[in-house]
Amino acid sequence: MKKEKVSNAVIRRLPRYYRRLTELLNAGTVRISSKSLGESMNLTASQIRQDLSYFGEFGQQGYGYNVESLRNEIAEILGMNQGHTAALLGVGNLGRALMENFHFDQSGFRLTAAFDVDPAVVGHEIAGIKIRPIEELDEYLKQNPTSVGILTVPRAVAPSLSEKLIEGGIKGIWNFTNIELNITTPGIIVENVHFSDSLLALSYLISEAI
Amino acid sequence: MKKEKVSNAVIRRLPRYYRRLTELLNAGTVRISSKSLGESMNLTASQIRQDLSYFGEFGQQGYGYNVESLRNEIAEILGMNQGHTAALLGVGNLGRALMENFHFDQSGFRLTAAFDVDPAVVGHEIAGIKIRPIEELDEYLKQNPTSVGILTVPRAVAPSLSEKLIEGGIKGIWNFTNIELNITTPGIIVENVHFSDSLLALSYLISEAI
DNA sequence: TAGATTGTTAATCGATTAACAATC
DNA sequence: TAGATTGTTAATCGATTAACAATC
Repeated sequence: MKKEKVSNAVIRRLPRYYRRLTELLNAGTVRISSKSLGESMNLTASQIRQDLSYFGEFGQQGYGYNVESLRNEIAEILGMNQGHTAALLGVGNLGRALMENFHFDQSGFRLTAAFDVDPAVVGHEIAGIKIRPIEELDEYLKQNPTSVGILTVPRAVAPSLSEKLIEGGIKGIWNFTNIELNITTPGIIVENVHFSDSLLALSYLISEAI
Repeated sequence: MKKEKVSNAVIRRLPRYYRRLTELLNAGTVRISSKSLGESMNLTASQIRQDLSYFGEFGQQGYGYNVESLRNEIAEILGMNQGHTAALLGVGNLGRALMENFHFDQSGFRLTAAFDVDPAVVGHEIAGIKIRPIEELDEYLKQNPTSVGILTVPRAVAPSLSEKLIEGGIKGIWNFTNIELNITTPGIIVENVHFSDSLLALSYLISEAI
């Protein structure tokens, strides 16, 4: 097992491996070679073996990989067994969509709290989570150490809320607002889900693919 | 102007350029050099000039770039002026969130139709769009050529609906379901928004950043 | 055993960065 | 004019692919 810095390209493939292995497991597949895993994911066998080699030796010569155990290894690598928690800020349409439809547990997370400013939603319960007033955020984080803050708020309040989250000791921000959060605190990870960037990339690709 | 294949890395930066230039324009900035644009986006000046050189010569020696005109050039490159249209399939929480909160026009798109199976929502109007029964999809696409289909449906129906979209002549699929659509039709672009991949990458990064 | 397939090292390919002549 | 900054070519860096000895 090497102990090098893992490149972003590799990190972005890990969830895809996990997802594919889950499908294979559900389909009852017991073993798989890097060759056939690669074919099903549009990757080369070399790349898969190279990627996995950053983290350990999970295969067996002449056999390949056991689907279930490789999936478990990748879950461990991804930190899915660390009991991460998440607090959601902004129970608008998107926030509600995540609360009701997104399976946090399938990514190893537990959604533990939700906050909003609107008195009309505060106090209500969605997906078993009571919506708290945003004023309680600081106190909540102090009492309940939380791994990730989810920003599904209007962009105008995103910077100030991300400050509060960081002061409250979160480790990462899952940012759904359409701005670049300029976080300077070292060690804080920001993961952006920029819908418009995604749609614009699609726009480019369909426009040139003529 | 070169006429090479534009790499994916470059394509993914174009929307970020556009977004940053919009911010600069709104802030009243008239001109910017590759150096200062790079500093504000965490890129090197070289990279920015290299990226832009794939598409043309937009700057002026000794001056830099005019913010407004560079933004317009990038909009053009991204296909934002092509009158692209989108039809949304699946008016659940996420679909509704997109319909009500996402500004399609700011990405050069017009949301022209929405479909669902649920009789409880069919016929209702959201964000000025009447929800149609999914049975009308084929006929609608035949009558109204559409650039992009948006999949905000349960994963089980995603493959069959993507087939229908392709038969209906769409050019791209904006896929919010948590599966890899295995599209074989050449020329069809699939752009995935995989929430769980994104959260798992964040999970990895906060887990190792200790 | 023979065939299959791993993990790793070396070779190649592609993307980023540096350098610089051109020129506004 | 002198200084600033471009677009592009060359150099470097990093990621992907190929090759292969090891071995199940």
